[in-house]
Amino acid sequence: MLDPVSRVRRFNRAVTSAVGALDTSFLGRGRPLGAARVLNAIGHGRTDVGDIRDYLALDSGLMSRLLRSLEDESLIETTAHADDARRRIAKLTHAGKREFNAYEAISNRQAKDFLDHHTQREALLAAMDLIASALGRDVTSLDEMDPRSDEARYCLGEYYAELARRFKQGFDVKLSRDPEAKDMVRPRGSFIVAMSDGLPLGCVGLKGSNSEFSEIKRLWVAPAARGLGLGRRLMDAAEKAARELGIAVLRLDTNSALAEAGQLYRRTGWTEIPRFNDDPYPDLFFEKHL
Amino acid sequence: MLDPVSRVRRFNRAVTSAVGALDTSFLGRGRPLGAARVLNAIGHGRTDVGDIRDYLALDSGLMSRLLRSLEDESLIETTAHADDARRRIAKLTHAGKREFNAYEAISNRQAKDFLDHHTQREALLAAMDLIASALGRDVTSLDEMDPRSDEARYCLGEYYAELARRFKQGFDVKLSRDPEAKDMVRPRGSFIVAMSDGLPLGCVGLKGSNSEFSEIKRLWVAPAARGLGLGRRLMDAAEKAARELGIAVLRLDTNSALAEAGQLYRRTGWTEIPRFNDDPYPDLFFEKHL
DNA sequence: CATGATATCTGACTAAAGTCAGACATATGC
DNA sequence: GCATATGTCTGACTTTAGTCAGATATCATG
Repeated sequence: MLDPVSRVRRFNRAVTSAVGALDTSFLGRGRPLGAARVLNAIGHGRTDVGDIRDYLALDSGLMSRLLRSLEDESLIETTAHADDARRRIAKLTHAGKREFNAYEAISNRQAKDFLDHHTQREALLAAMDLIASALGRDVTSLDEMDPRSDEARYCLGEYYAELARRFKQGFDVKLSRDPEAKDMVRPRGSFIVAMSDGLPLGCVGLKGSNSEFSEIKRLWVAPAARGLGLGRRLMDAAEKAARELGIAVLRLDTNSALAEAGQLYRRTGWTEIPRFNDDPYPDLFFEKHL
Repeated sequence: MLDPVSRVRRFNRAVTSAVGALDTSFLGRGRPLGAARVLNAIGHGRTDVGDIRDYLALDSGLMSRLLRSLEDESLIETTAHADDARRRIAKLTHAGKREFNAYEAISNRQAKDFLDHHTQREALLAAMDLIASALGRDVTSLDEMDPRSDEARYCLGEYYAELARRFKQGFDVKLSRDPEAKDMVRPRGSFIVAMSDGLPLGCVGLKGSNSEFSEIKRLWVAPAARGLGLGRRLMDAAEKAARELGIAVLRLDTNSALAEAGQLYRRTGWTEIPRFNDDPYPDLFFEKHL
């Protein structure tokens, strides 16, 4: 009935009116939308005035006036940046935090209402994650993080859960050669998490060693972000980190049940090699010279 | 990592910026957004000025001025409504159609770019359909249509395809007791299609007869709209139509492979009865007195 | 055909958003 | 240290959006 382009456009119309409804309810707090948006950007942790201006695509004159109006309401305070006195840093005051929380409550309420009015919660959330990841692909950043950070542990938990689902014999981390965290922290190695607007979408570990090769471990991409080339980006980032650390040979192990992973490795210059460890789970082994 | 409300809000942020980008590219045609929106509403077939005003939630004064500005550009012409000279009808001129097409091209291009940049087209489209249907639930209208209309035939095609997928023995319309179209048109019966912003999301047929009962046939809800209560709304509309036509007893047949349907019938006052026809596909039979 | 309801339009506003040139202070590179 | 670049701010605008109180024409009803 509808061609793909029409379906995308139908989606656009539906969300446009939903977005408009949220804007309207923001107006209920008696402040123009522009000022409300700046206040919310600051509340969400954007303190650098230039950063906010870019994010909201505001003219510098307009931005300045919006800051002034928020200051007049005693909702924010601005100070000079410690390293560069030209730049200004904006922070919420107590009253500002209260007001920000009120906006948050409106947004949360709207989101909760949406979920409460639908029975297919999980399907809707999965669809929303997928679309948000697709729309935000170019803003997905790859950040080096400690493998013991919340974000990294979230990714690893999801990774293990997925292996348990996909391996016929299940998966128990303890039976696998679990790399120690310190081997995946500079200067020995690295751990990279793909973050999209606060949601971890994938990870990869580079495990340094004293042997003649280092290893890629724990490559995982969230279901909501598959098909967007994120696995490739993570691998590229891991290889880049390896080069920076002076690593010349990389190896990895995987299981033939993870077909996408095997395909990715073959397509990106990895060659299959014989088993090089006695981990019970993998049955496929690859190597790449940098 | 993220609770459901945060996931909805992440989605909101992602689509807000996407919607903003489209608005910005609309501005590229040198016309304020308000005027562009009115022009597009007319182009999409909304000719009644009051209807457009409601749709875009515009003040009547503002609306009037926007119409005037489009007339000054020779993009539209307005005439009085044939039956009610108070109401005005707006139509695109030649130049207006050209301009409308230019906006369409922008929207289509944006949608196409989005699809072209992602490999998971089908998954994305399915997610978009689901969300658009969920967001637009309250604007899904149930329209009585001829079962031979494009919309009805689309629904029936999808319905048969789904039966073929879900029945172990497949499904062949010719073997089933295909109700004749004229039995599902007033005054004998009715055929109702659920339309959401141009996309048919479901259907149901009320098949009149000369026997002591009439039948409900062809209840179908698009996968993108399941869990939104549409099946129930369709059934309610069919029963309402039956009452209007003076029908006292309704029957229907279904198959136990269609579990959702059976549940719906039981929950809405239908009682199971013995087989009342020799159609090879159904194995469950229901009746309801109105 | 008088009365009240309805649809649109006009005039007279206000508020919000956006633009642009220049001022000013501070940083960076030679 | 000087020229140049950068980040923010101010003043002086224009445009767009939105509001509200009538005016006007038409329709529906008894």
